[in-house]
Amino acid sequence: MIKDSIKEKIASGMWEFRKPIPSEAELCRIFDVSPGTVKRALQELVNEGYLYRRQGIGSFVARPNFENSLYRFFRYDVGKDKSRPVPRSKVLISEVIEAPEDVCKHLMIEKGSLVVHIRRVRLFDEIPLVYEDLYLPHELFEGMEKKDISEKLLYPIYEQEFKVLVVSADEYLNAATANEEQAQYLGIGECSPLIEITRIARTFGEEPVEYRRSFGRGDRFRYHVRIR
Amino acid sequence: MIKDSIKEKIASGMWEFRKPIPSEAELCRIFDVSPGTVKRALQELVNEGYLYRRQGIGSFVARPNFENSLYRFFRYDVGKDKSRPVPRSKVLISEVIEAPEDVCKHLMIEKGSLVVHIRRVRLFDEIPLVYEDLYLPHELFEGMEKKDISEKLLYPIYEQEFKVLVVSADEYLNAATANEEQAQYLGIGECSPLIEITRIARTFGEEPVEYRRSFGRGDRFRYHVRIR
DNA sequence: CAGTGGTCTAGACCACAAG
DNA sequence: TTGTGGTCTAGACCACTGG
Repeated sequence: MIKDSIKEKIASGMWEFRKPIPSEAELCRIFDVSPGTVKRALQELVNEGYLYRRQGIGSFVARPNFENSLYRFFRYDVGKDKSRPVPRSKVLISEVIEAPEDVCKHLMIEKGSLVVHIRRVRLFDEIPLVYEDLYLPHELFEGMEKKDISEKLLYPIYEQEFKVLVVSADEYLNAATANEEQAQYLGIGECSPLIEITRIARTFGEEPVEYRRSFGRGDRFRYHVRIR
Repeated sequence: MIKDSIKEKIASGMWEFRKPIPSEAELCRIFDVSPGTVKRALQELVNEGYLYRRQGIGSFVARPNFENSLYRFFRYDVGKDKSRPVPRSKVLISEVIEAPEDVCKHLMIEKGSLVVHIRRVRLFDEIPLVYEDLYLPHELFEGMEKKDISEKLLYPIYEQEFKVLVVSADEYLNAATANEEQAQYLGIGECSPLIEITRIARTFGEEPVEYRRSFGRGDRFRYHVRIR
Protein backbone atom coordinates (compact mmCIF):
# COMPACT_ATOMS: atom_id res chain seq x y z
CA MET A 1 0.00 0.00 0.00
CA ILE A 2 1.81 3.09 -1.18
CA LYS A 3 -0.69 5.25 0.71
CA ASP A 4 0.78 4.11 4.01
CA SER A 5 4.31 4.80 2.79
CA ILE A 6 3.32 8.33 1.90
CA LYS A 7 1.50 8.76 5.19
CA GLU A 8 4.62 7.67 7.08
CA LYS A 9 6.74 10.21 5.27
CA ILE A 10 4.25 12.89 6.21
CA ALA A 11 3.96 11.76 9.83
CA SER A 12 7.73 11.59 10.21
CA GLY A 13 8.08 15.18 9.07
CA MET A 14 10.27 14.17 6.13
CA TRP A 15 8.38 16.53 3.85
CA GLU A 16 8.13 20.11 5.02
CA PHE A 17 4.88 21.97 5.54
CA ARG A 18 3.82 24.37 2.85
CA LYS A 19 6.40 22.97 0.41
CA PRO A 20 5.25 20.68 -2.38
CA ILE A 21 5.82 16.97 -2.10
CA PRO A 22 7.04 15.12 -5.21
CA SER A 23 4.63 15.33 -8.14
CA GLU A 24 2.39 12.46 -9.21
CA ALA A 25 4.78 11.51 -12.00
CA GLU A 26 7.74 11.43 -9.62
CA LEU A 27 5.82 9.38 -7.07
CA CYS A 28 5.05 6.89 -9.83
CA ARG A 29 8.78 6.47 -10.37
CA ILE A 30 9.67 6.50 -6.68
CA PHE A 31 7.19 3.80 -5.72
CA ASP A 32 7.07 2.09 -9.12
CA VAL A 33 3.29 2.13 -9.44
CA SER A 34 0.90 3.42 -12.05
CA PRO A 35 -0.46 7.00 -12.18
CA GLY A 36 -3.97 5.92 -11.22
CA THR A 37 -2.73 4.36 -8.02
CA VAL A 38 -0.81 7.45 -7.02
CA LYS A 39 -3.80 9.66 -7.78
CA ARG A 40 -6.07 7.49 -5.66
CA ALA A 41 -3.64 7.38 -2.74
CA LEU A 42 -3.18 11.15 -2.78
CA GLN A 43 -6.92 11.78 -2.99
CA GLU A 44 -7.51 9.56 0.04
CA LEU A 45 -4.85 11.43 2.00
CA VAL A 46 -6.61 14.67 1.10
CA ASN A 47 -9.88 13.25 2.44
CA GLU A 48 -8.15 12.28 5.68
CA GLY A 49 -6.72 15.77 6.06
CA TYR A 50 -3.06 14.96 5.54
CA LEU A 51 -2.63 16.79 2.25
CA TYR A 52 -4.11 19.51 0.17
CA ARG A 53 -3.58 19.84 -3.56
CA ARG A 54 -3.63 22.76 -5.97
CA GLN A 55 -4.13 22.21 -9.64
CA GLY A 56 -1.21 23.51 -11.62
CA ILE A 57 0.97 23.88 -8.52
CA GLY A 58 1.40 20.69 -6.53
CA SER A 59 0.48 18.67 -3.45
CA PHE A 60 1.30 19.94 0.03
CA VAL A 61 1.43 18.61 3.56
CA ALA A 62 -1.53 20.03 5.49
CA ARG A 63 -1.36 21.44 8.99
CA PRO A 64 -4.19 21.19 11.44
CA ASN A 65 -5.76 24.55 12.13
CA PHE A 66 -6.46 24.65 15.82
CA GLU A 67 -7.99 28.07 15.89
CA ASN A 68 -10.70 26.64 13.70
CA SER A 69 -11.36 24.20 16.47
CA LEU A 70 -12.46 26.93 18.84
CA TYR A 71 -14.49 28.62 16.17
CA ARG A 72 -16.09 25.31 15.34
CA PHE A 73 -17.22 24.86 18.89
CA PHE A 74 -18.28 28.36 19.82
CA ARG A 75 -20.78 30.67 18.29
CA TYR A 76 -18.71 33.69 17.77
CA ASP A 77 -21.15 35.76 15.84
CA VAL A 78 -20.67 39.01 17.70
CA GLY A 79 -19.95 41.54 15.00
CA LYS A 80 -20.51 40.65 11.41
CA ASP A 81 -17.14 41.13 9.81
CA LYS A 82 -15.56 37.83 8.91
CA SER A 83 -12.11 38.73 10.19
CA ARG A 84 -11.10 36.59 13.11
CA PRO A 85 -8.73 38.51 15.33
CA VAL A 86 -6.27 36.71 17.57
CA PRO A 87 -8.06 36.23 20.88
CA ARG A 88 -6.48 38.10 23.76
CA SER A 89 -5.54 36.30 26.93
CA LYS A 90 -5.51 37.30 30.54
CA VAL A 91 -2.90 35.16 32.26
CA LEU A 92 -3.83 34.16 35.80
CA ILE A 93 -1.00 31.74 36.56
CA SER A 94 2.29 30.94 34.83
CA GLU A 95 4.57 28.68 36.81
CA VAL A 96 6.72 25.56 36.89
CA ILE A 97 5.34 22.82 39.12
CA GLU A 98 5.57 19.13 39.73
CA ALA A 99 3.05 17.51 37.44
CA PRO A 100 -0.19 16.33 39.04
CA GLU A 101 -0.92 12.69 38.51
CA ASP A 102 -3.48 13.05 35.72
CA VAL A 103 -1.17 15.38 33.84
CA CYS A 104 1.63 12.82 34.03
CA LYS A 105 -0.69 10.22 32.62
CA HIS A 106 -1.85 12.31 29.69
CA LEU A 107 1.58 13.69 28.82
CA MET A 108 3.10 10.24 29.34
CA ILE A 109 5.86 11.56 31.60
CA GLU A 110 7.38 10.22 34.83
CA LYS A 111 5.67 10.87 38.10
CA GLY A 112 7.30 13.88 39.71
CA SER A 113 8.41 15.47 36.44
CA LEU A 114 8.25 19.22 36.10
CA VAL A 115 5.68 20.91 33.90
CA VAL A 116 4.90 24.46 32.91
CA HIS A 117 1.43 25.31 34.12
CA ILE A 118 -0.48 28.23 32.65
CA ARG A 119 -3.97 29.32 33.61
CA ARG A 120 -5.63 31.95 31.49
CA VAL A 121 -8.88 33.45 30.32
CA ARG A 122 -9.34 33.95 26.60
CA LEU A 123 -11.23 36.99 25.41
CA PHE A 124 -12.89 37.24 22.05
CA ASP A 125 -13.75 40.83 21.23
CA GLU A 126 -13.13 41.55 24.90
CA ILE A 127 -15.76 39.00 25.92
CA PRO A 128 -14.35 36.24 28.14
CA LEU A 129 -15.36 32.95 26.56
CA VAL A 130 -12.85 30.37 27.76
CA TYR A 131 -11.07 29.63 31.03
CA GLU A 132 -8.28 27.13 30.64
CA ASP A 133 -5.36 25.32 32.24
CA LEU A 134 -2.40 24.20 30.15
CA TYR A 135 0.39 21.81 31.05
CA LEU A 136 3.59 21.50 29.04
CA PRO A 137 6.56 19.21 29.73
CA HIS A 138 9.24 21.42 31.28
CA GLU A 139 11.91 19.44 29.48
CA LEU A 140 10.65 20.72 26.13
CA PHE A 141 9.41 24.13 27.24
CA GLU A 142 12.04 25.56 29.58
CA GLY A 143 11.40 29.26 29.97
CA MET A 144 7.89 29.17 28.58
CA GLU A 145 6.53 30.35 31.89
CA LYS A 146 8.30 33.70 31.43
CA LYS A 147 6.88 34.50 27.99
CA ASP A 148 4.26 37.16 27.49
CA ILE A 149 1.43 35.36 25.76
CA SER A 150 -1.37 37.84 26.30
CA GLU A 151 -1.56 38.88 22.66
CA LYS A 152 -0.25 35.79 20.96
CA LEU A 153 -1.27 32.34 19.84
CA LEU A 154 0.60 29.55 21.57
CA TYR A 155 1.29 27.12 18.76
CA PRO A 156 3.44 29.52 16.73
CA ILE A 157 5.45 30.13 19.93
CA TYR A 158 5.88 26.40 20.48
CA GLU A 159 7.08 26.07 16.92
CA GLN A 160 9.35 29.11 16.62
CA GLU A 161 10.82 29.34 20.09
CA PHE A 162 10.79 25.73 21.25
CA LYS A 163 10.94 23.86 17.94
CA VAL A 164 7.89 21.85 18.90
CA LEU A 165 5.44 21.37 16.06
CA VAL A 166 1.92 20.28 16.94
CA VAL A 167 0.60 18.07 14.18
CA SER A 168 -2.47 16.41 15.66
CA ALA A 169 -4.66 16.38 18.73
CA ASP A 170 -7.47 14.58 20.45
CA GLU A 171 -10.24 16.57 22.03
CA TYR A 172 -12.86 15.32 24.47
CA LEU A 173 -16.00 17.30 25.23
CA ASN A 174 -17.81 17.14 28.55
CA ALA A 175 -20.59 19.07 30.16
CA ALA A 176 -19.78 20.91 33.38
CA THR A 177 -20.99 23.74 35.58
CA ALA A 178 -19.04 26.79 36.57
CA ASN A 179 -17.32 26.93 39.93
CA GLU A 180 -16.95 30.23 41.71
CA GLU A 181 -13.67 31.26 40.12
CA GLN A 182 -14.71 30.27 36.62
CA ALA A 183 -18.03 32.06 36.96
CA GLN A 184 -16.27 35.20 38.10
CA TYR A 185 -13.75 35.29 35.28
CA LEU A 186 -16.26 34.38 32.60
CA GLY A 187 -18.81 36.88 33.85
CA ILE A 188 -21.56 34.32 34.34
CA GLY A 189 -23.46 32.96 37.30
CA GLU A 190 -22.14 30.17 39.44
CA CYS A 191 -23.53 26.83 38.22
CA SER A 192 -23.98 28.20 34.72
CA PRO A 193 -23.45 25.57 32.04
CA LEU A 194 -19.91 25.12 30.74
CA ILE A 195 -18.38 22.96 28.10
CA GLU A 196 -15.18 21.31 29.18
CA ILE A 197 -12.80 20.56 26.34
CA THR A 198 -9.83 18.38 27.16
CA ARG A 199 -7.13 18.41 24.54
CA ILE A 200 -4.04 16.31 24.18
CA ALA A 201 -1.89 17.83 21.46
CA ARG A 202 0.80 15.77 19.80
CA THR A 203 3.90 16.24 17.71
CA PHE A 204 5.47 13.76 15.29
CA GLY A 205 5.26 10.14 16.34
CA GLU A 206 2.16 10.78 18.45
CA GLU A 207 4.29 12.19 21.29
CA PRO A 208 2.05 14.28 23.55
CA VAL A 209 3.39 17.79 24.11
CA GLU A 210 0.47 19.68 25.60
CA TYR A 211 -2.38 18.84 27.92
CA ARG A 212 -5.11 21.43 28.08
CA ARG A 213 -8.39 21.67 29.93
CA SER A 214 -10.63 24.46 28.66
CA PHE A 215 -13.94 25.56 30.08
CA GLY A 216 -16.08 27.47 27.62
CA ARG A 217 -19.25 29.39 28.24
CA GLY A 218 -22.11 27.02 27.57
CA ASP A 219 -24.39 29.74 26.25
CA ARG A 220 -21.95 30.33 23.40
CA PHE A 221 -21.22 26.72 22.70
CA ARG A 222 -22.66 24.89 19.77
CA TYR A 223 -21.67 21.80 17.89
CA HIS A 224 -23.29 20.41 14.81
CA VAL A 225 -23.37 16.79 13.66
CA ARG A 226 -24.82 15.68 10.38
CA ILE A 227 -26.04 12.09 10.50
CA ARG A 228 -26.29 10.17 7.28
CA MET B 1 -20.97 13.48 -12.74
CA ILE B 2 -22.52 10.06 -12.42
CA LYS B 3 -21.95 10.20 -8.66
CA ASP B 4 -24.67 12.82 -8.31
CA SER B 5 -27.06 10.78 -10.47
CA ILE B 6 -26.55 7.79 -8.20
CA LYS B 7 -26.91 9.95 -5.10
CA GLU B 8 -30.22 11.28 -6.41
CA LYS B 9 -31.55 7.81 -6.97
CA ILE B 10 -30.60 6.93 -3.39
CA ALA B 11 -32.06 10.13 -1.93
CA SER B 12 -35.29 9.69 -3.87
CA GLY B 13 -35.78 6.22 -2.43
CA MET B 14 -35.76 4.66 -5.88
CA TRP B 15 -33.51 1.85 -4.65
CA GLU B 16 -34.72 -0.01 -1.60
CA PHE B 17 -32.77 -0.41 1.61
CA ARG B 18 -31.04 -3.69 2.18
CA LYS B 19 -31.53 -4.71 -1.44
CA PRO B 20 -28.58 -4.52 -3.83
CA ILE B 21 -28.37 -1.70 -6.31
CA PRO B 22 -27.27 -2.54 -9.87
CA SER B 23 -23.80 -4.04 -10.08
CA GLU B 24 -20.77 -2.13 -11.30
CA ALA B 25 -21.02 -3.70 -14.74
CA GLU B 26 -24.69 -2.78 -15.05
CA LEU B 27 -24.04 0.78 -13.87
CA CYS B 28 -21.39 1.05 -16.58
CA ARG B 29 -24.04 0.23 -19.16
CA ILE B 30 -26.75 2.35 -17.54
CA PHE B 31 -24.65 5.49 -17.39
CA ASP B 32 -22.36 4.65 -20.31
CA VAL B 33 -19.13 5.22 -18.41
CA SER B 34 -16.06 3.12 -17.80
CA PRO B 35 -15.67 0.68 -14.89
CA GLY B 36 -13.08 2.83 -13.15
CA THR B 37 -15.45 5.76 -13.00
CA VAL B 38 -18.22 3.67 -11.51
CA LYS B 39 -15.86 2.20 -8.93
CA ARG B 40 -14.67 5.64 -7.91
CA ALA B 41 -18.18 7.05 -7.64
CA LEU B 42 -19.37 4.12 -5.53
CA GLN B 43 -16.35 4.33 -3.25
CA GLU B 44 -16.98 8.02 -2.63
CA LEU B 45 -20.60 7.30 -1.79
CA VAL B 46 -19.41 4.69 0.71
CA ASN B 47 -17.14 7.31 2.31
CA GLU B 48 -20.07 9.70 2.58
CA GLY B 49 -22.21 7.05 4.23
CA TYR B 50 -24.74 6.53 1.47
CA LEU B 51 -23.73 2.99 0.56
CA TYR B 52 -22.01 -0.04 1.89
CA ARG B 53 -20.54 -2.76 -0.28
CA ARG B 54 -19.85 -6.44 0.24
CA GLN B 55 -17.37 -8.25 -1.90
CA GLY B 56 -19.01 -11.09 -3.78
CA ILE B 57 -22.52 -9.88 -2.98
CA GLY B 58 -23.23 -6.32 -4.09
CA SER B 59 -23.66 -2.66 -3.13
CA PHE B 60 -26.46 -1.60 -0.81
CA VAL B 61 -28.14 1.59 0.25
CA ALA B 62 -27.05 2.40 3.81
CA ARG B 63 -29.36 3.54 6.56
CA PRO B 64 -28.28 5.88 9.29
CA ASN B 65 -28.12 4.15 12.65
CA PHE B 66 -29.49 6.58 15.15
CA GLU B 67 -29.08 4.42 18.17
CA ASN B 68 -25.39 4.68 17.54
CA SER B 69 -25.76 8.39 17.87
CA LEU B 70 -26.77 8.22 21.49
CA TYR B 71 -24.19 5.60 22.25
CA ARG B 72 -21.60 7.75 20.56
CA PHE B 73 -22.41 10.63 22.82
CA PHE B 74 -22.90 8.92 26.14
CA ARG B 75 -20.56 6.80 28.10
CA TYR B 76 -22.64 3.79 28.62
CA ASP B 77 -20.06 1.64 30.27
CA VAL B 78 -22.19 0.39 33.12
CA GLY B 79 -21.90 -3.35 32.88
CA LYS B 80 -19.29 -4.83 30.66
CA ASP B 81 -21.26 -7.02 28.29
CA LYS B 82 -21.34 -5.52 24.84
CA SER B 83 -25.00 -6.23 24.21
CA ARG B 84 -26.99 -3.05 23.85
CA PRO B 85 -30.53 -3.61 24.99
CA VAL B 86 -33.31 -1.40 23.71
CA PRO B 87 -33.51 1.46 26.18
CA ARG B 88 -36.77 1.56 28.10
CA SER B 89 -38.81 4.72 28.19
CA LYS B 90 -41.02 6.26 30.81
CA VAL B 91 -43.59 8.34 28.99
CA LEU B 92 -44.53 11.52 30.82
CA ILE B 93 -46.70 13.19 28.18
CA SER B 94 -48.26 11.94 24.95
CA GLU B 95 -50.70 14.37 23.37
CA VAL B 96 -51.79 16.26 20.28
CA ILE B 97 -51.28 20.01 20.54
CA GLU B 98 -51.00 23.09 18.43
CA ALA B 99 -47.36 23.39 17.50
CA PRO B 100 -45.35 26.01 19.37
CA GLU B 101 -43.67 28.52 17.17
CA ASP B 102 -40.16 27.09 17.26
CA VAL B 103 -41.52 23.65 16.42
CA CYS B 104 -43.33 25.05 13.38
CA LYS B 105 -40.11 26.60 12.22
CA HIS B 106 -38.05 23.46 12.55
CA LEU B 107 -40.67 21.14 11.08
CA MET B 108 -41.43 23.68 8.38
CA ILE B 109 -45.19 23.53 8.96
CA GLU B 110 -47.87 26.22 9.08
CA LYS B 111 -48.40 28.18 12.23
CA GLY B 112 -51.26 26.60 14.16
CA SER B 113 -50.72 23.10 12.75
CA LEU B 114 -51.23 20.14 15.01
CA VAL B 115 -48.32 18.06 16.25
CA VAL B 116 -47.93 14.96 18.36
CA HIS B 117 -45.95 15.88 21.46
CA ILE B 118 -44.24 13.20 23.51
CA ARG B 119 -42.17 13.77 26.62
CA ARG B 120 -40.27 10.83 28.01
CA VAL B 121 -37.31 9.72 30.06
CA ARG B 122 -35.05 7.09 28.58
CA LEU B 123 -33.54 4.51 30.86
CA PHE B 124 -30.41 2.58 30.06
CA ASP B 125 -30.05 -0.42 32.34
CA GLU B 126 -32.73 1.22 34.49
CA ILE B 127 -30.60 4.35 34.87
CA PRO B 128 -32.34 7.46 33.59
CA LEU B 129 -29.94 9.13 31.19
CA VAL B 130 -32.01 11.25 28.86
CA TYR B 131 -35.08 13.47 29.23
CA GLU B 132 -36.58 14.48 25.93
CA ASP B 133 -39.41 16.17 24.09
CA LEU B 134 -40.45 15.05 20.61
CA TYR B 135 -42.68 16.77 18.09
CA LEU B 136 -44.13 15.02 15.05
CA PRO B 137 -46.42 16.49 12.38
CA HIS B 138 -49.91 15.23 13.20
CA GLU B 139 -50.67 14.99 9.51
CA LEU B 140 -48.11 12.20 9.14
CA PHE B 141 -48.47 10.64 12.59
CA GLU B 142 -52.17 10.47 13.35
CA GLY B 143 -52.69 8.10 16.27
CA MET B 144 -49.05 8.09 17.33
CA GLU B 145 -50.02 9.60 20.66
CA LYS B 146 -51.92 6.41 21.56
CA LYS B 147 -49.06 3.97 20.92
CA ASP B 148 -47.27 2.27 23.76
CA ILE B 149 -43.63 3.13 23.18
CA SER B 150 -42.20 2.26 26.57
CA GLU B 151 -40.31 -0.78 25.31
CA LYS B 152 -39.75 0.16 21.70
CA LEU B 153 -37.58 2.22 19.45
CA LEU B 154 -39.40 4.98 17.63
CA TYR B 155 -37.93 4.86 14.17
CA PRO B 156 -39.11 1.32 13.41
CA ILE B 157 -42.60 2.45 14.47
CA TYR B 158 -42.43 5.47 12.18
CA GLU B 159 -41.42 3.19 9.35
CA GLN B 160 -43.76 0.26 9.88
CA GLU B 161 -46.88 1.95 11.16
CA PHE B 162 -46.69 5.36 9.53
CA LYS B 163 -44.61 4.63 6.43
CA VAL B 164 -42.23 7.42 7.33
CA LEU B 165 -38.60 6.53 6.77
CA VAL B 166 -35.97 8.66 8.47
CA VAL B 167 -32.92 8.86 6.24
CA SER B 168 -30.86 11.70 7.67
CA ALA B 169 -30.73 14.14 10.54
CA ASP B 170 -28.98 17.18 11.89
CA GLU B 171 -28.02 17.31 15.54
CA TYR B 172 -26.93 20.36 17.49
CA LEU B 173 -25.24 20.08 20.87
CA ASN B 174 -25.52 22.67 23.59
CA ALA B 175 -24.57 22.87 27.22
CA ALA B 176 -27.38 23.38 29.72
CA THR B 177 -28.21 22.93 33.38
CA ALA B 178 -31.01 20.88 34.81
CA ASN B 179 -34.27 22.51 35.81
CA GLU B 180 -36.26 21.11 38.69
CA GLU B 181 -38.28 18.60 36.69
CA GLN B 182 -35.31 17.36 34.69
CA ALA B 183 -33.22 17.00 37.81
CA GLN B 184 -35.95 14.99 39.48
CA TYR B 185 -36.46 12.56 36.62
CA LEU B 186 -32.77 12.11 35.92
CA GLY B 187 -31.93 11.62 39.56
CA ILE B 188 -29.43 14.43 39.71
CA GLY B 189 -29.19 17.72 41.53
CA GLU B 190 -30.80 20.86 40.21
CA CYS B 191 -28.29 22.88 38.16
CA SER B 192 -26.32 19.75 37.35
CA PRO B 193 -24.71 19.88 33.93
CA LEU B 194 -26.77 18.61 31.01
CA ILE B 195 -26.09 18.20 27.35
CA GLU B 196 -28.91 19.40 25.16
CA ILE B 197 -29.14 17.64 21.83
CA THR B 198 -31.52 19.13 19.29
CA ARG B 199 -32.30 16.85 16.40
CA ILE B 200 -34.15 17.52 13.19
CA ALA B 201 -34.78 14.19 11.48
CA ARG B 202 -35.61 14.08 7.81
CA THR B 203 -37.10 11.74 5.27
CA PHE B 204 -36.54 11.72 1.52
CA GLY B 205 -36.14 15.09 -0.08
CA GLU B 206 -34.91 16.64 3.16
CA GLU B 207 -38.46 16.91 4.49
CA PRO B 208 -38.33 17.27 8.28
CA VAL B 209 -40.50 14.71 10.07
CA GLU B 210 -39.33 14.89 13.68
CA TYR B 211 -38.08 17.62 15.96
CA ARG B 212 -36.52 16.41 19.17
CA ARG B 213 -34.91 18.11 22.12
CA SER B 214 -33.01 15.74 24.39
CA PHE B 215 -31.34 16.53 27.67
CA GLY B 216 -28.70 14.03 28.67
CA ARG B 217 -26.91 13.70 31.96
CA GLY B 218 -23.70 15.67 31.65
CA ASP B 219 -21.73 13.35 33.88
CA ARG B 220 -22.28 10.55 31.38
CA PHE B 221 -21.71 12.59 28.28
CA ARG B 222 -18.54 12.46 26.28
CA TYR B 223 -17.67 13.35 22.74
CA HIS B 224 -14.37 12.80 21.02
CA VAL B 225 -12.92 14.79 18.15
CA ARG B 226 -9.70 13.89 16.39
CA ILE B 227 -7.99 16.91 14.87
CA ARG B 228 -5.64 16.38 12.00
C1' DC C 1 -19.45 -22.25 -11.14
C1' DA C 2 -20.81 -17.33 -12.46
C1' DG C 3 -21.18 -12.92 -10.49
C1' DT C 4 -19.74 -9.60 -7.17
C1' DG C 5 -16.63 -6.00 -5.35
C1' DG C 6 -11.20 -4.68 -4.30
C1' DT C 7 -7.00 -3.21 -6.21
C1' DC C 8 -4.21 -1.85 -9.73
C1' DT C 9 -2.50 -0.87 -14.71
C1' DA C 10 -1.11 2.53 -18.16
C1' DG C 11 -2.29 5.78 -19.83
C1' DA C 12 -5.46 10.20 -22.49
C1' DC C 13 -7.29 14.63 -22.23
C1' DC C 14 -8.34 18.85 -19.92
C1' DA C 15 -7.88 23.14 -16.82
C1' DC C 16 -4.91 25.78 -14.48
C1' DA C 17 -0.52 28.20 -12.80
C1' DA C 18 4.04 30.05 -13.43
C1' DG C 19 7.77 31.51 -16.12
C1' DT D 1 5.20 26.44 -23.02
C1' DT D 2 5.97 23.26 -19.42
C1' DG D 3 4.52 21.05 -15.45
C1' DT D 4 0.92 20.46 -12.21
C1' DG D 5 -3.37 18.21 -10.52
C1' DG D 6 -8.63 16.67 -12.00
C1' DT D 7 -11.34 13.47 -14.40
C1' DC D 8 -12.03 9.63 -17.03
C1' DT D 9 -10.95 5.40 -20.14
C1' DA D 10 -10.96 0.43 -20.70
C1' DG D 11 -9.84 -2.80 -18.94
C1' DA D 12 -6.76 -7.10 -15.99
C1' DC D 13 -6.41 -9.87 -12.11
C1' DC D 14 -7.71 -11.44 -7.63
C1' DA D 15 -10.74 -12.72 -3.45
C1' DC D 16 -14.95 -13.65 -1.99
C1' DT D 17 -19.99 -15.22 -2.08
C1' DG D 18 -23.88 -18.01 -3.25
C1' DG D 19 -25.98 -21.61 -5.71
